[in-house]
Amino acid sequence: MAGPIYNEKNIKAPLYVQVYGTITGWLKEGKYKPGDKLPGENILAEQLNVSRGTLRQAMLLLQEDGLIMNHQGKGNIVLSNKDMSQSGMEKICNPMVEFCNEPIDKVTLTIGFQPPTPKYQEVLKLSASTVIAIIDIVYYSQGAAQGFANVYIPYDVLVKGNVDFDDNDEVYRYYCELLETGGLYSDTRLRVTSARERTAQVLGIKEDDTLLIMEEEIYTEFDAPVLSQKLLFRPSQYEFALRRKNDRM
Amino acid sequence: MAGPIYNEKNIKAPLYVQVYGTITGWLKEGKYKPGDKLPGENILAEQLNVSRGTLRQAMLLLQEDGLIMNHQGKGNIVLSNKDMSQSGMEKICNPMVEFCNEPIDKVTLTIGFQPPTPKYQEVLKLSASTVIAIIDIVYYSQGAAQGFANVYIPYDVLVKGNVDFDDNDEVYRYYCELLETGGLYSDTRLRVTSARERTAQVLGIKEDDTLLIMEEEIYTEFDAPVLSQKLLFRPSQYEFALRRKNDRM
DNA sequence: TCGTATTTGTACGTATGTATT
DNA sequence: AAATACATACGTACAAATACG
Repeated sequence: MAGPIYNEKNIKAPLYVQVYGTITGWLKEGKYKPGDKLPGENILAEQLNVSRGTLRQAMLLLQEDGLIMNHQGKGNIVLSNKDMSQSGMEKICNPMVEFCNEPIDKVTLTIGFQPPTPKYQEVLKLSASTVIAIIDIVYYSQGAAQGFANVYIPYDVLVKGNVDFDDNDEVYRYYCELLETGGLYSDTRLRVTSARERTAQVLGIKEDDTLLIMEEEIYTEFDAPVLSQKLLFRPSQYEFALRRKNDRM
Repeated sequence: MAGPIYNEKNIKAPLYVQVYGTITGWLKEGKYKPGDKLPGENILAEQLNVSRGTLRQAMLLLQEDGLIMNHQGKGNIVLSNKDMSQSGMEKICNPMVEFCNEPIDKVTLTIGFQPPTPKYQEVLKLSASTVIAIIDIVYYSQGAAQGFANVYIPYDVLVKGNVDFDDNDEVYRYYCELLETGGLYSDTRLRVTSARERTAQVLGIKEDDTLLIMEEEIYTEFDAPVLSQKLLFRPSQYEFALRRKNDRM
C-alpha cells in the first residue's frame, strides 16, 4: 500500500479500513471491472502485507457497500465500480431537499418554545416540565414553496449543539447536521393526506389538495429521542427513491 | 450451551450463529434486560466454551439486529429484548398486502406473455427475442379493490420456478416466494400520480383521483434482474412504514 | 488528578472445514 | 480426484477507550 491513510480527523484509520480504501480505489480506477474476480484472499493479503483476517474485515466492508460479492469456493467477484453510496430513503437525510425535482434554493425558519403536548411527552420521552423547540421550515424553489416541515426538538438536544436560537441559519445548519449524524435510526410513516387551511396557505395550494406527509421520530443508537418531525410535500414535485433489500437467506 | 442448533434444513449452523441464538434466547427470557451490561467478552466466551473471536462474530449479529450496543471500554449494553425483525419498506415484501389498513382477502390474476418492449429490454437486460410474463394482480379487501399491480417477469425466471402458468394460485405463490427470497435488492421509486381510465375502472374510483405509485426493479445479488413491477395504491387505505438508518460515523 | 484495572478493538498466525472448479 | 478459494474456529498479543479508586 501507498502508506497509512488518515481519516478526516487526521487520526490513523485502522488497518482494515486502509485496506478497504485501497481496494475501493482499485475499483474506481478500473483495475478490476464488474464481473472480474479479485485475486484470492491469501494472495491479496500477502500483496498488501496484512493477515488474511484483516483483509477479510476489509472485504466485509466492500460487501456491505455492494461493491463485491463472494461465494465460497468461487472467489470475490466485482459487482460494480460505481459509487454506491447513493442516498435513498433508507438512509436518514432531508427528504425535502433530497427528493425534490427542483433544487431547493431558499428555506425560511420560525422557532418557538413550548412545553410538550402529551403526545410529544410520549414520543420524545419527556416530562411536562421540560421545553421543546418547535421549528417550522418552508422550502422554496424559484420562489414557490415546495414543502413544509414541522420539527420538534427537545431543548436539551438543542443546547448540546450550542446553538444560538436567534440565528435562524445556525439553527437550520444544526438541524441538517443532526440528520447526518452517524448511528441514528428512525421510525417513519409515509402517507397521502389533504392540505388543511394553514398548510394550503403556506404552500400556495387549494385547501383539500392532496399532499404527501412523512411523519417520523429519530433516535440515537441508545434509543434516546433526538427529534420528531412532520414533513408535508407538494406531490407534483417529489419522487422518493429507495433501495429495498433482503439480506440473509 | 444446550447443544448444537440446527437450522431449517437440519444442517448444523456455524458455531457463531449458535452462540447468537443462545444470547438472543437470554434476551427474550429477560435474563438481561434493556440497559443491562452483558458480562465481558472474555467471560462470556469462557462460559459458552468458544473463543473470543467466535463470540465477537455473534456479537456482530446481535448489533446488526439492534439488540445490543457496544462501546470500547464500556461493554456490551442490552438495548432491547423486543423482536426487532419488523418488516418496514426497507425490506423487500409485498407492499400491497403489508401496508394496507384493511386485510387483503382476495387477489385476482391475469397472465399474458409478450416480447419485451424496448423499455423492458433495457431494465430487464433482455433481448427482443425472449419473452416476458405480464401479470396483472388486483388486491381486494371486503369486496373493494385496494390496489393494482403490474408485474413483469422474464420467462427464464418463471421457468426456473417450475410454475404451471395455468394455475393462477401457483403463479401468485411463486411471485410471493420471489419477494421473500434472500439476497435480493431493489431500486424503488415512490410518487403520487392520478388514475387513468383503466386503472380507475379496476379500482372503482373516479378518473384523475390521486393514486400512490411504486415502481421498482428487483435484482439478485449478482445484479441479475428478477422482475420489474408497478404498484398502484388507493391512498386512503395505505400507510407506509419505514426504518431509516445512518450507520457509520 | 493520576494511575490502574477492565473491556472492547485491532492484528497476527495457524489449522481445519466446505464449496467450487 | 485434486487443487483452489472462501468459511469457520482457536489462540495470542497489544492498543485504545473507559471506569474506578
